[in-house]
Parts: sequence; structure tokens; C-alpha cells
Amino acid sequence: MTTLAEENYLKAILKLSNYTLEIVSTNAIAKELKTKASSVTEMIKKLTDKKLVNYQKYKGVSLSKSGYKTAIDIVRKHRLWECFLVSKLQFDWDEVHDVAEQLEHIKSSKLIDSLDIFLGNPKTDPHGEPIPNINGEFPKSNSLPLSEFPNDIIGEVIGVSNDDPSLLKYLDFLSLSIGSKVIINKKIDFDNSFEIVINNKQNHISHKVAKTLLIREL
Amino acid sequence: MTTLAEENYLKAILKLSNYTLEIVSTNAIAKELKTKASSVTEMIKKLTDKKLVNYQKYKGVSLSKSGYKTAIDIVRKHRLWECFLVSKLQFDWDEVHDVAEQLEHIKSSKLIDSLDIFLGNPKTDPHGEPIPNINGEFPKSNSLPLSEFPNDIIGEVIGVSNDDPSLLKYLDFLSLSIGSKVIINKKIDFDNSFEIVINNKQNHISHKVAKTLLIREL
DNA sequence: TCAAAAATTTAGGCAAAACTAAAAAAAATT
DNA sequence: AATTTTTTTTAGTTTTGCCTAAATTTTTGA
Ligand SMILES: [Mn+2]
Ligand SMILES: [Mn+2]
Ligand SMILES: [Mn+2]
Ligand SMILES: [Mn+2]
Repeated sequence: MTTLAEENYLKAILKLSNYTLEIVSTNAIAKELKTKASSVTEMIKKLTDKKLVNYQKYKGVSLSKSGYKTAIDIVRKHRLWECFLVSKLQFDWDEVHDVAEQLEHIKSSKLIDSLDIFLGNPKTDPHGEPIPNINGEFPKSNSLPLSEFPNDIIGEVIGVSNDDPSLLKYLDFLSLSIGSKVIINKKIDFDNSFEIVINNKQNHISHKVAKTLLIREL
Repeated sequence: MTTLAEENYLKAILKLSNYTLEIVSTNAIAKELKTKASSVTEMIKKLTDKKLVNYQKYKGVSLSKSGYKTAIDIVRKHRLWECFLVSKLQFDWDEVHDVAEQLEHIKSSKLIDSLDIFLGNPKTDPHGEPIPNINGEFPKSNSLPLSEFPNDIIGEVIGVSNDDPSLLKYLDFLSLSIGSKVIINKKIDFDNSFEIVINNKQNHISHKVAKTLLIREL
């Protein structure tokens, strides 16, 4: 049985490894979890004892098979609960993340699998992020961050890879949502920002924002 | 902010005080929470510091106004989540308690109030127990435990005051559910058991079971 | 009323998960 | 290659919530 703290570490490692079994550094985990490197080292030892990660002193840590499955399950729960909050309880997309951070730790496979069915087996969460299925497999989609998308081509926003409410509220302000059509007019070299057209209206966005927008060619 | 352990203590005290501000003993709490009296004493001190209970050494503990409200909120959450599991996710009534024990600790008043609306403001949970409203008030109902109900009078089962799955499965086996009609034929003095008619079928139940059945005169 | 029994509290520890400060290893620079 | 900087680990504390054993208070009942 995994503790809440262990689950949060596994989830952080999964995210930092870009959802693979790549090696992740102690410092990166500490930063992600807003904790100290020494705390991370201690927890990694516990996770190693439980065979949830592979670890070599000073060399970093990677998820084991079972650690990966555990972490994916938490992401599955997080994203399904976000769907529930938006589609059944009328939450806005910027209100769901913090509650889902709590709900993702509820332990009951019957609960989450019933919820999945109740929601109609959604493929993506309210931010367009893919939901692992009951076997832990992702529907991989062919998208690029807007920051890497070519100029002058119509793209569709299919997701936002960051659940920070301040970002999401800003996107609302820009009238930018899942399904919006965008075209990059111009990349500004000086600060890596972008002139873009969103639903036929001219806008300017920073590199930091552009990185979070997942775009599919139309 | 209350911790999970604190919430479980408050809930236990509320239950043992019969949902009043009555004084409760250290040992009773220890038994309810399957912990040791010494642990209870320590926790009571913390709850006292937080002004959630009133306490005098060796004299027992009672909920304060704010402790009562906090405890009632947890009961409200517990029972609403049980409703959700049964009415939306098709759980059986004996499967919901353990999951609700986890869900009741999710912190978000928007979540629970939206859930209440989503469920249509139910007045009772799947076991017939009353659900406090958004202001923490119970709909008080005029029911008696079957063990105190008079003989030869038709009663209706309106609730079960214990969520133990083994009890609930046994009631299923007896075809006894919320709404069932019952008549006590005979009280057996030797073991305090009962001969009763459930939906026109003759049965025999123990005192322990009879105490959990809440009956309303028809 | 007063000793025995029961209930409760105190004292002293333990494990989980965090922290700070110091030591050690690895990486980057000169 | 040697030195400085950065990263990581170790050592020693803290807090929360639990435990056992011992001490104290209350209750029981002879
Ligand atoms: Mn989220
Ligand atoms: Mn999301
Ligand atoms: Mn219950
Ligand atoms: Mn119930």
C-alpha cells in the first residue's frame, strides 16, 4: 500500500520523466514538490525498498514497472475526477485541479472504474490531457506545443499542459479554449514571444504561455 | 485546518454523544477508533488547544460549537458521497461505507455543495440515515429501533444505524430493505431476540440486529 | 469508609515525513 | 590537472500520531 507522500513522489517522477522510464534528478524532484533535496533522497530510499523505483546513489532515479503503473493510475484518477467536476458538477476548468489533487488519492479501483463508465470513458480531461485507460495505456495524440508549431498554418488547440488556475483564467480572457483555431503570424526573436491569431483575432502571447498550448495541424 | 486524524476523532465523539454535545469518555473513544486510551488523551489535548472540544481531566470530553459543526460537516460529506456511489455509480449499499470514509475528508465546500445539488438534495443516505443540510441541520425523523418498537403493530423500516457490510449483506439475505414492512410477533426473553414478520414472511432476528433497524409506525 | 478495580493520564519510545547544516561526490571551469 | 561550483547524501532535529508501561485519579462495593 502506498502512502499519500509516496504517491506524490511517484507522480512527480512520472511527470519529470515525460511519462517514460527516463532517469530524473533529485533536485528536479525537490523543485517539483517544493521540498528539499535531502527529503527527496530519503523518500527515494523508501521507494527503492518498495521496488517502486530504480536508484543508484548520485546517479538519479527512474520508475520501475510497478512504480510506473502506480503513477499512471494516479494520473488516471486525477484526470477522471477533473472530468467529473466539470461535466457533472459545473466546475470551471481553472477550479478543478486542487480538488483533483485530493481525490486522486482515494483508494478504490471499483470507484474509479465505475466513474470512468459513468463519465462515458472520456479520452481527455478538461484541459485536453489524455486519460490513461483501465490498463494504464495512453491514447497518444499527434500534437506540438504552440512554441514549436510552424508559422502561417492553421492549428487547433487540443490541450493545455499546465493546470495552473492563473494560466487557465488568462486563456479564458484570451477567449482561447480547447478547439480554438490559431495561426502564428510572427515569432519575435528578442523575447521568443508570438504574434498569433486566435479565432480570427490578433493577439500576442509569451513563450511561457506558448509552451503550454498543445496544437494539432488542421 | 483539521487533520485527517482530528476529523476522525471529532466524528467518533459526535457519534458517541448521540449527535449532541453530551460528554463522552476516553475509553469509549478509544474503543470506537480501535486505538489506545493514552492516544485518545493526547489527541483530546490537541483538540482542546484548537477549541474543538471542551475537556476536563478525568471528566471526559464534549464537542464545542465549532467542533460540532466540523463533525457534522464530515457526516454530511460521508452520507452524500454514499448517495453518490449508490445512485450514480451503482454501488450496493454494503459497498459504500469504506469508500465514503475516505471521501469524507476531501476539503472543498464547493465540491460538497455542488454534489448535494447534483444528487437532488437527498434527505437520507442509502442506509436511511438523515443527511445534515448545508447549515448543518438534521431532518429529525420519528423513528424507534426495532428493539424498542411495540408488538403487533405494522412498522416500516426507514433506516439502518450501522454501515457494517456483514450486517447489510445479512439484511439483503432477509429481503429486508428501506421501506420493508415489519411486525414484531414475539419477544423472546431468554436472549432478547425477536420473532418478526418481514414483508409477510416469518423470521427470527437477534437483539443486536434489532437495535440497528430504525422503524416508523405506519 | 476504605481497599480493590477500573478508568485515565503521564512518561518514554517509535515511525513517517519534513527540515537545516555539514560532508561527500560529480560536474564545470580555469 | 587542479580548483571551484553544483548536486547529492548524511547526520541530527522536529512534528504528528501512535504505542507500552507506569503512575494517578475515580469509581465500586465489602
Ligand atoms: Mn490537474
Ligand atoms: Mn488536467
Ligand atoms: Mn457509512
Ligand atoms: Mn450510511
